[in-house]
Amino acid sequence: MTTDKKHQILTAYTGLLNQHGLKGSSLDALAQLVGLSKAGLLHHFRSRAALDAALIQRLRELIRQDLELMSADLSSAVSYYFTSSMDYGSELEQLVVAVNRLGQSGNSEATETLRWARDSWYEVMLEALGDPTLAKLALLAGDGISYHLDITVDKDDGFVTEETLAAMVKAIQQAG
Amino acid sequence: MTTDKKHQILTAYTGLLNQHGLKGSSLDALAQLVGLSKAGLLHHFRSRAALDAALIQRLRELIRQDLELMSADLSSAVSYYFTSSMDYGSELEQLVVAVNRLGQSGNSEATETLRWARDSWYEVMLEALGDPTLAKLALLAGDGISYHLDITVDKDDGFVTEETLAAMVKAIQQAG
DNA sequence: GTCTATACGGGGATAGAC
DNA sequence: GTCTATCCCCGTATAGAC
Repeated sequence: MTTDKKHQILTAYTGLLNQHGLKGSSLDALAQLVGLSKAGLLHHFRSRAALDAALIQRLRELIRQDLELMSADLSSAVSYYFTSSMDYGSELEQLVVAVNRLGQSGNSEATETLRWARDSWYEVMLEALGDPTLAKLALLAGDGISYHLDITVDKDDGFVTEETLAAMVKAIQQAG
Repeated sequence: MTTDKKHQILTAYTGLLNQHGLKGSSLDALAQLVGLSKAGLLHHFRSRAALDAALIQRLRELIRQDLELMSADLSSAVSYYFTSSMDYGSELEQLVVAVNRLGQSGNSEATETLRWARDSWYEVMLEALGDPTLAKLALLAGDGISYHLDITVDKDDGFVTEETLAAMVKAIQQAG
């Protein structure tokens, strides 16, 4: 039990938002998930707003790390971005979805963070591909993959496989 | 005032879901938007579940129409799909987003409908492009455009312009 | 068809004991 | 740090008058 309690709560909250959306992510439900009462939970985060803010900050951290990784090897940047987008179980991908849910319900800090993320990823894509059209195409396709996770029950209905992914990367790189 | 009241309510509900998500789309808010009391609203739709079901049915209708249009001219199918995805003001695009919100909160009929839509659009894409990889790339990029509407405040922050769109269509068609 | 009034449960948050 | 108890608001739905 070396895990910090706050981190544990944020992880559980992320999972709730992914599976049930904002409406299904009540403090009651979250408290139960981490084995606390509602008041016990609110001891760690003063309010729901504080919880949301912390989640968004956590996402910003992970994105900064991700940008470094992606920039480190530009030749595999596209492949990396696609693969990451499909890695729905990763903390980063789950956080993106979770924060997206907050944005959809009117949290402007959430939408601003996601816009910043998009612009940052695009910069790397542009460096990697050298062409704005292809860079945007790659970015949008990756985001389309994330979007598709919304509509599949078991998160893997075979529409996009790893082979599909590899073939798409090849198609984009050859178009350059 | 030839517009049917039920249709008017569904349109307003769609707008609410787009702008404020499910949590912000209460019956109170909807009733106020269409100039009714809550009870008056519930006279037209027995419950929230009935409202959701009607919304999903409306989407299915519009998708069927859209598939016919798209299939009618395969040479412009990709361009048509991209342009439609960016036409955030259209009833179809708004409904897709609205029903997506329902799916995110656990409505399985919503996710099933969206999956059916994806598969149907993919069929046409495949016919139009003749290659599974390019067809999926095109479909995902179009969906990425929809996804991006989530994170832009004024729905048009210049990341994807009509010129970008046209250039992407060209890139995909040349790759074939 | 539309209203007011009301019942009922759930969600966020605080007080105070342990 | 965590609990129980409580408060108040909001959301869904129904009853019954007009």
